Amino acid sequence: MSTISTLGYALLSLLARGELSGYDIARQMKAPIGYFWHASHSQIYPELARLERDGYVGHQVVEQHDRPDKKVYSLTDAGREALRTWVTSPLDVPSVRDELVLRAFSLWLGDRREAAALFREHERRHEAQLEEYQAIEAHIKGQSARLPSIDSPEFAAYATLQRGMGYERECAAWCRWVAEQLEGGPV
Amino acid sequence: MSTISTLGYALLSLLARGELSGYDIARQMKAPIGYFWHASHSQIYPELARLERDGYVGHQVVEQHDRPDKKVYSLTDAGREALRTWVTSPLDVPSVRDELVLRAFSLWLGDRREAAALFREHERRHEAQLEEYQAIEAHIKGQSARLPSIDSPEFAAYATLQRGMGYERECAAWCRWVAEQLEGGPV
DNA sequence: CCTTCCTATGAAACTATTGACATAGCGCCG
DNA sequence: CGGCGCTATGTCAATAGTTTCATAGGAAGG
Repeated sequence: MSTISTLGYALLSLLARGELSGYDIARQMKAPIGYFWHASHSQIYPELARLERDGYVGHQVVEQHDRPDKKVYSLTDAGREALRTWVTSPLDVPSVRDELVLRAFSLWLGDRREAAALFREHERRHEAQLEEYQAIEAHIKGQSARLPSIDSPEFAAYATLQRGMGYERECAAWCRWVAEQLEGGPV
Repeated sequence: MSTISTLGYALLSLLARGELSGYDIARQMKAPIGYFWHASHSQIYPELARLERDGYVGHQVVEQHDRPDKKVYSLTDAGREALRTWVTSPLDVPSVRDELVLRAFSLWLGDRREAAALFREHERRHEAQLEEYQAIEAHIKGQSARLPSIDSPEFAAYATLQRGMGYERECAAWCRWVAEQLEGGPV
């Protein structure tokens, strides 16, 4: 069986938690997994077809009356095994791409007020995202006092959530710092 | 003049600080700017040609004796102006792609010890990167007690460095937290 | 009735990125 | 002298990802 792309593993990760249609997966790509690996339906449908061709997933057509029929995909044993192996296989530290940081590198060229406004705007957006994550965390903690078991999908989702919160907090703090420098500096 | 890709702006950002050959740019793509926007020479050479075709950069051939001749590129007025405008233009918050977080989402499937080892390894790498950044920061602070002026390229580079440190610190902390959960949990 | 939105799947064109291939002269080490 | 690595510039194929187009039926609202 041929190699699976990272996107492929992202799809398997979702299917490991239950059957989903391509459309469902596209929606799940908004939260929480989509915050760290986004894909649109035009990428998802062909990828599902490839995974099926290679034996990692199967599907059955579910007829619906008030809406179009759908194909519901589920993991095969091979798919689950491939996913399990992938989780702990060696991985290079990824190279990051962040256009805002790239812009900061040319900060000395632009208008200072406009730059400050841009960074304040991004600070605001990262804080809004952080608050969204915190609401999810509050919801999880409201259900049980302790963390979910390490072997559970719930813990795994909680771990990604923690990363999301740390990431947004860091982004917001940096944006704030840059904006303060731009606003408070000498004229 | 046609639109410039983000990579194009990355090249302009470097050329705004001084003339460079394509080969020089490829080397600069290792640090510090490359930590937030990497590109290899196979992408850089065609992009430089496109920027020149569109009038944002120009080049002159510099003959060398003990090594191959090179093309040294520099910004045109149009290039500098395009870069200046770009810095403060509206920007969407980028969608993040991080395979390690994606793997965390399927953590419950894999072997716990192997997973812990993977996260400890990444913790180590992020801390090593952090130390590298801190060494650069120490070097900057050693040159002068105060921060460089906000209008200087040095401050801009320092701002990206700050982001780099925050990013690595956050990654390392999260990896450590995940590893601790995996190591300390019930058998 | 008309428009808009949602569900649902897919193809096609375009852009971005990576990795391998290609060339070529110089210096260094064994 | 032979191979390796560095400087230096490029092309090409493959993969990955985004955007747009296409289709189609039901629901909801004006």
